[in-house]
This record gives sequence, structure tokens and C-alpha cells, in this order.
Amino acid sequence: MCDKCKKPYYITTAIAYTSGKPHIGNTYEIVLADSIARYKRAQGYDVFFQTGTDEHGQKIELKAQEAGVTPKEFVDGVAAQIKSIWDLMNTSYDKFIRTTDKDHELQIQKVFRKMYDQGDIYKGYYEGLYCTPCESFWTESQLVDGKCPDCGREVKPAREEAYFFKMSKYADRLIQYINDHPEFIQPVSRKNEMMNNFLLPGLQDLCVSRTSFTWGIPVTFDPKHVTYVWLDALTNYITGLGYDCDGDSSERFKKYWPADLHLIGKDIIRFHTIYWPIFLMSLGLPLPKQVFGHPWLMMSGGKMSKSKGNIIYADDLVRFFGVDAVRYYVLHETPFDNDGNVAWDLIVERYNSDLANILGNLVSRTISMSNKYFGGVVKKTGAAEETDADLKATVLEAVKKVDAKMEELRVADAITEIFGIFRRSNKYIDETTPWALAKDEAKRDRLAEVLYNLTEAITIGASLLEPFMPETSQKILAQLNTQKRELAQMDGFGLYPDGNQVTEKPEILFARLDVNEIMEKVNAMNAEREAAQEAGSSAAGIASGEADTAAVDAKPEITYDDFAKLQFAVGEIIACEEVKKSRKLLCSQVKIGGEVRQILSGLRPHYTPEQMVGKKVMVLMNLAPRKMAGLESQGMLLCAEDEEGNLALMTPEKDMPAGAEIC
RNA sequence: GGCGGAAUAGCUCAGUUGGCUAGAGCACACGGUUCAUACCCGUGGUGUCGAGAGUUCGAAUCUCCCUUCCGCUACCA
Repeated sequence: MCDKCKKPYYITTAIAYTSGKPHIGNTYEIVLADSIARYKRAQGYDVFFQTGTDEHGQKIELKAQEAGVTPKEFVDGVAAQIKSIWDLMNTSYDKFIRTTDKDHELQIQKVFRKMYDQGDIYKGYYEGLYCTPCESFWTESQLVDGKCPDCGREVKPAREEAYFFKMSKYADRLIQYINDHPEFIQPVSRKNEMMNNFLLPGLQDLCVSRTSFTWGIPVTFDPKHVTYVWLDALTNYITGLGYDCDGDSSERFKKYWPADLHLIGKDIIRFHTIYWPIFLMSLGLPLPKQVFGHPWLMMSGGKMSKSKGNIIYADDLVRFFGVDAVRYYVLHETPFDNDGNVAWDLIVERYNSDLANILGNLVSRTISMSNKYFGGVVKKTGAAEETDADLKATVLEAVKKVDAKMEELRVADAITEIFGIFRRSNKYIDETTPWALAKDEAKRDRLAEVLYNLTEAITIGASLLEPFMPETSQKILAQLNTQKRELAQMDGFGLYPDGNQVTEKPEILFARLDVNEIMEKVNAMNAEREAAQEAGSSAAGIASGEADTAAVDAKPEITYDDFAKLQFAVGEIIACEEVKKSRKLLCSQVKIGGEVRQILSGLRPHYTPEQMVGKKVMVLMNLAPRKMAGLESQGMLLCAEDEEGNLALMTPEKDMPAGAEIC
């Protein structure tokens, strides 16, 4: 097909946040996108595949500070690390965009200006409509009769200004679009979540600028503001193609936009199906055709975390299993709409049973028989028997099924279909018993035909495998001394060149692994790392983006007078019960000196009422009362919270009477 | 609390608009085979299809209710 007749196909991943080294769960997305991109190329599409890094924001500013480098130096390091992992995974992206690229930054500034000029972005007051009792900020559109929508009391005017985007202006059009394009949000269950939680109740205006930090793209006409990271990040999908806000967009942009598929994690569906389409409407651009929020690869036995020491990185896996085995595992284990599990022993299991036994051994035994019986020459003799038909049908059927599965983005299922070819081929060997045929000189033609059919089946299977396991595909085809079969030529069986000679000594594709041996090595590796981390403690760890301490969001410095406004005391919990109307709230009666206060806290996932009673805790006394779930809360219990949201009540180190002041 | 989803073999899951003895892969056991990476092929499950009730000639599949889990969201000062 000529290049000009090819239909364009634009696929993107989310851009990776450069706060640290990505683990295997993050790496899954690029591999998934790569397999889709490669398949689309095989189908004859002119594919543009973009990925990259999201590099602005307060968290990065802070991490850089901890590491003692500038934010730019910090993101340069992490972005390089991410790119090297993407490359290690053999992903075929066409463009790696960074949100610190100059042309991207320039376009973001123009986009912001354009939205402002046409009235979609307006200057508002983030702290301006402040309800003191509720301690909440409201936008004008949220107020009820100009008063706090929660308590109905007066709100006070503001100090700090911010820019807002008028989401509501485009909400109806977006609802219409989503209803008219049922395939837009995948899986469809996510569509209902977006509709029911955000669109139908009414969209709130979105604050699109920040003044509390500086590591971002400045607003040209008001430089103390930087652009909200999501407006910055989402726009990469068009700036990466060469979009120009003034109408001077590149040919590439005109060719590939709108995107055919934004592949993203299910946690950021909201940004891609609500904010992003609305930003595009504001710019007068067509909307992407599909957004697929894929599931996650989960560490079996809990979330990956540094404290549990169970983080798995792609490069470690590759060292143990090789690139294609890792690609196979993540693609196969994370089906369309179910989270997948990852654990070292699970990988070994799949590796042995699928890759070594079924695939590797099939290639090995087939090639070795060709060598043993025919000096490696594979000949078509036409000595067919009944059983051949079923093999051929299975192979040709699989081609169609793979196509259907990929159309639905069911990559794991597509791979399973391909392995069906290899399974059937193993069975075919048992049915035809070539070693028995070899003993009878009269059955020599039949034996040749059997080996030809096997070689042909493997050729098709290996060719189908290319988008998912490119290296393995190529290795198998090289061993069979043939080229990749094109998708368009897979409607028939028997194109393997008659009389071709396969390799003499097949290389083992996947050597079987011993699970105990692997686990020992893994444990040794983890132990070594732990030791290194303790020895080198902070400096080295932080520099490589692996700080073990929880990241603390920096807040503006306060004076002693500010601090003195807060009154803390030790309180004793004398009674506690669950709040019926809420899922998280506990209602505690707290004795502080001579008084007893009722305090509500969201501790239900962490403490039972029984555990609470009798505890001496740290109480913030002079916080304005607030009603929650129908009950008034008169203060606050202080807790420590880690990155995973685990909570621990703060209690005095020595026994102190209820009512003791904390200062 | 609001909206939505799920509960099927030891494990991970398929089961299309209700229809013959409910399936696949892995694991396990036994048998076969020897070309091959101790591999491959075959056979093996009394699974209360989460509990209960209902509709129907017939329900894993539809209705109601209960239980448990999950997602989003609100609340978590």
C-alpha cells in the first residue's frame, strides 16, 4: 500500500509524571500502547504513536529541592530514566514529548491566552469566597443566593486571585457528544461514572492557575500565575503533533488529529473525558475518538510500596526473564477491564508453562525433526490427511479472532488466540506421530507434509505475535529462515516457501526456570538494596528519586503568632460510635479537662469504636464547629498519615491527664 | 450516604437475546508417548453457578430481597 493511501492512526499514552522511577505497573501502559500501535501498523495504518513525560508541578519542585538540584535538572534525570525504560521494553513510539519542551510551553501560553481572550477563562478569587465556619472556598457559581452552599452563612471576599475555566459553558455539548458516541469512553462502565458523578449534577468551574509555587508554565499576561498542570499536560496530545494556536499548525497535526485512541490509566479518566474534551471545544478542535481507561497491574498481596519493599521494576524483570517474557506477562495478565496481578512466582509460572513449554518447545521440536529427517529442508508434498484440515482451520480462524479481539482492544484475549495456534500444533504432532512415520520409508511424503504444515502454522503464529513479542517473533522466523507473514496474506495456508531450509541448531527461546532459584535471587537482590539504602540513607536515595520519606506538600511559612492561634490539648475518648449516615466517620465523645466534646473524624477504616475508647489523643480545640452527616463536630483529632492513606492517632509519649495543654 | 459493577471448579476467569450431561487456562492425580526445553497428548470435578423467594415447560442467565466484595463520588476540619 502506498503511504498516501494509508489511513492515519494516532495513539497516545498518558505522559508519565517525572516524580520518580516508574514501576512495572506504570510500565504496563506503554507496552499495551506499543502492542496496539504495532498491530495497527501491521494492519496497514499509518501510525503515529506518542508518549512522554509530564514535568511540572509542586511535587516536582519539592522533590528537586530535597535532592538539592534545580527542578529542570531533576526532571532531566527522571525523564531520561523513563525514556530508557520505554526503550528497554522495545516500544516503538514515534515521539517522546516533554512538557518542558520549549515549543510545548510556548503553545500552552498561547492556548491560555486564547481561552482568556474568548472569555472561557476568567479571573476569579480562589480565596475570595471564603466561608469561615466551613473553612471552604467557593466559586461564584457554587454559591446559593450568594451564600455558602453548605451552611448558608455569609462568605467573605478574598485576597488571592486565580483563573478559572468555565466548564459549564460546554457541558451540554459534551453530554451530547458522549451520548452520540457510545464508544468514546472505554470500558463503558466508566461512562456512567462520569455522567452520574460530574456531568449530570452540573460541572463546576475549574481553577486553572496556581500561585503557590513557580515550577510551571507562567501565564504570559499575569506571570505570578503558573498554568494548572492538567491544562499543561493534556495539551501535549496536540502540541506534540505540531498544533499551533494561531492557526499555523503542522501538516502532521492536520493529518493525525483527532486522536484515534488515548490510552490512559483508569484513575485519570475524568481528566480525559471531561476536562480535555472541553478544552478542545474551547479551541475549536475535534474531540478524540476514544479514551480507554485500562486496568492496573497490582502487586499480589497489596499495593506496591517502598515500605513493604515489594516494588517491582521493569528493568529488574527484564534482567531475570528478558524483554518479551515481561511484555507477554503484563499484556496477558491484565485483561480488558480487570486488574492483573504481578508477583515473581506468578511470572515464573507463566513463563514456564506458556513460553517455555508450549511455544519454545514447539519451535524446538519442529525444527529438530526437520533436521533429523530431512536435513532441515521443509517440503510440501501434498500427502494430506484428514487431521490436517482441523489444524489449518484452527490457524486461519485464529487470525480472524485476533483481529476481532484487537478491534475491541482486548489485547490479552488476542494473545490467548495466538497461543491457541501453538497448542493446536503440539496436539497435531501427537496426532501424526512423525517419529512413527519416520520408521516407514513409504510414509516419507506424509512425514514431509506434516512438518511443512507445522512450519507453516508456526510461521503464521510467530507473525501474529510480532506486535506483542517483537523479538521472539523475529527469532522464530529467523530460525525458520523466512520473513514475517503480512496480515493481508493470512487468509490462506501454505505460503511458506516450498523446499526452504530451516536453521540447523535452534537456539532455545525460553529456557525453563526454577522458581526456587529465582526467588532466592530476588530475595538476595532485595536484601542488598535494603542494606544499601540504609547505609547510603538519604542522599543517594533522594537523588535517584527513591526517597523513603513521605513527600510533604510545602505550605507557606507562618509566624509564631499564627501558631499561637491554635490551641491543642490532650483529650480522652470516653465513648465512640459509628456514624450511620457515613462510611468513614466515627463520632467520639472526648473528655478534655472538665468538658466533654463531640468530635467527628474519618477514622472508620482504621479504628473500630472499641479501639478508640480509652485512648488519650491530641485534640485541636479552637477549630470552628462544623456539621457533618447531621452531627456537629467540635474540634479535631490529630493523626499522622502516610502515602498510602494509613492513619495513626497522635498520643502523648507519657501518660498525661485529659485536658493537659499541648504547646 | 448517592450512582454503578461483581459474586461460577483449589486459583484466574468465559458463559452472547433463559434451552441439550455448566466451560477454558493454571495447579493437582493417573495413563500414553519419546521428535523436543523432564517436554507434549489424553483422562479425571457430587462445582448447592453467594443465600432465599418468584416468573417459566425450563434460570448461572429475568424479577424481588438479603449478604459480601469492588469502582466512582460525597463526607473524612
